[in-house]
Amino acid sequence: MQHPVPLDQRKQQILKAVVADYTRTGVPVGSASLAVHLATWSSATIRNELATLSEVGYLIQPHTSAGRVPSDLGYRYYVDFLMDEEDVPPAVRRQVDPFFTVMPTGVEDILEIAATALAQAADAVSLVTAPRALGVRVKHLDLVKLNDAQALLVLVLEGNLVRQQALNLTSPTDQTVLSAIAAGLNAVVVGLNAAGMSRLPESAGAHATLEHDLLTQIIAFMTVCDAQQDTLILHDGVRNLLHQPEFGDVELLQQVIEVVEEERMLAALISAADLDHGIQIMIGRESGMAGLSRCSLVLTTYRAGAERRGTIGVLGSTRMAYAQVGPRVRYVAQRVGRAVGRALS
Amino acid sequence: MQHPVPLDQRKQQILKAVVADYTRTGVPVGSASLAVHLATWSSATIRNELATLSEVGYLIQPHTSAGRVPSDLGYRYYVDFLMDEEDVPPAVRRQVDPFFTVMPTGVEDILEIAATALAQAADAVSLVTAPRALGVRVKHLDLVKLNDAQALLVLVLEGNLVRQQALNLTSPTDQTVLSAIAAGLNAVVVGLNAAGMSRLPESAGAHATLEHDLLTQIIAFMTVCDAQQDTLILHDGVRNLLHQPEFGDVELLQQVIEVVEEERMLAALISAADLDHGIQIMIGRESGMAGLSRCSLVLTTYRAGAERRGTIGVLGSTRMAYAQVGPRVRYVAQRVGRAVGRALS
DNA sequence: GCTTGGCACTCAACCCTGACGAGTGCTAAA
DNA sequence: TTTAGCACTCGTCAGGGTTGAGTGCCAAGC
Repeated sequence: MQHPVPLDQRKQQILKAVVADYTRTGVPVGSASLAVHLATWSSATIRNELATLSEVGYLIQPHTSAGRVPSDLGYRYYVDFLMDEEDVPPAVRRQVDPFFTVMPTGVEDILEIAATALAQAADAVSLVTAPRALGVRVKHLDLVKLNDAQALLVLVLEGNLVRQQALNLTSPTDQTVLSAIAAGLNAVVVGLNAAGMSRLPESAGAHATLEHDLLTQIIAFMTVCDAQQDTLILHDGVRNLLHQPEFGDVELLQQVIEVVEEERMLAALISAADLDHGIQIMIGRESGMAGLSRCSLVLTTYRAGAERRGTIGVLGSTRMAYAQVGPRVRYVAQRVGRAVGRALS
Repeated sequence: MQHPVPLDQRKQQILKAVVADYTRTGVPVGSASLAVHLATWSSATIRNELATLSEVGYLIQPHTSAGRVPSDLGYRYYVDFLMDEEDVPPAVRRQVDPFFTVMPTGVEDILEIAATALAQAADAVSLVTAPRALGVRVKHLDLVKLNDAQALLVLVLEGNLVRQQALNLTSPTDQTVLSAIAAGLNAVVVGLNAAGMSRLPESAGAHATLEHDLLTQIIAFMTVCDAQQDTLILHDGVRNLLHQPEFGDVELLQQVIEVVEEERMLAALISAADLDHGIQIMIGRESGMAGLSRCSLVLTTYRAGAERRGTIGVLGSTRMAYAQVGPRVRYVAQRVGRAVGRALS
């Protein structure tokens, strides 16, 4: 983002009014309708200001005799300097809160509920990623015999995430032996991540070779879990885009749905976000994704405990009500963080 | 469905040609273009036949000077009596098969892959339900202490379905005690469903009351699992609808996406299907769902082992290539059945 | 009696046109 | 510097004529 062109107070007021009007109506806004709101100046004066705002690139004119529409840059200026965030209205709170009263045990179920709640609250497509950890930690593990060649590993990870995977057995092994090995491992691996497990001393038990062999497979699987953890993205609310006039064009809709259905693309998008400070808003082409040139993203992190955090946010039209959406995303993020924190404890 | 009006051979041939033409082009078909294909008769003769086919309700005329389009009833006649199913072309097989070469252990992961494969193979929205059992059976269970008031139940069910649930502890209990109880339960519950577990004799071990209490909670949870099992529906491929001309109308698209995103509606639809014989095709309004009046469903069952079966199928435009879609759905169903069967064994 | 060529008719789609109006840019006066 | 005024631009909309695909019907032919 380049350094924004500075604007005097009146231009700021006019730009803000254009954004407000356009967000509300979806129709390019002209000097006359602005003059009603900003009664201090005549339409002619406003017209002059609109001309300069267009020149510096904050506004766009769809055609000569049309009103003005904020450009990506215009929205950027608005979001950075002009926007007054609105409180989350009680009606929306009442809509969101019930989702978080009865909470399931698993983090993934919580996230799914969060996606639904946010989609509803922001009237857009919601995106939620799993809380990222520096490495997934084991809480409990178990081994179940499947057949002579395979055993099923059941891993309970922090956050009550449950993962299963078939492990290969070099020789037929009884369930009792597997249970004994599982018990032995449970005594030492709890609280460790993949890296920690690979530093464990060699076992000296009765089934040392088998145990070593299984542990190797478990570490490999945990590494896979780590990687998957980062790419798990839930979404909901594509239907919310459909009733918006800008998506009356099926071409556009198609591009957006393609991005949303393709998880890899979303992952790239979200990992590109810079979430160090509060909330990040990506407007139009800022996302760098061709199909989303007329969409914006509003993302934030949710914190579960001290360091664990995931990403949550929405994808909607560039013409979204940023002043409302930001606070709502934060509101849901806070609820999710609390719920996930409880599940992780 | 009422008894269909019988048609003589020529009318049948003409109806079949209309369906073929319309499916290919998406444009109402007129007597002239039919006369090219059916060179035996002149366009005038065909015109007369088209008129009677319209009278009995197999064809519809969008407006006076337009060609004919098959009605729901016309498609029904076509599907029941005229359609020659086409073999699944090698290109499609080559597209589907890779999905089923590397198979995950869990049934749910398999189903997700199946949904993706089918959506691609049939160029429509795919729908997949979990294999239904008369009651979910336990393969293994484990108890992990969460805190003084709660323990996490981890259930491994047949098909390597893993479920977790927090259970309440009436008094603080050590992990060693929980492990002992889990071991005791594992000795008796393996292979039982919820009903079977409720007929177990009272335990006489050291922690009989606690064990009894936990078992009650476990049975309750399994009953919930049974119910959920029936409503789990995966879908994929909404994007496949977007490039079809009939969905250029956003209204229509909106209705369809609403049904697909709302799992309860899909569940109702699928449970209404009569899948005793091979494949069921629901055309247009036959589904009874208002939003799907211009869509068709092609559903079949997949069998995993002797009695377990789930539903798999597609949702697409009424103007789909039924002769191709049916075999493709069956092809994927067969692959899924095999994969799920392996996971269940 | 069935088939078929011919023909009048219908109607959506397309294009052209002119009226309308929203909105602008420019100019000149306050 | 502001503003009223005015000419100008251009998209939208309604009306009207043309086109062409496709029909229904009739009368002649096999």
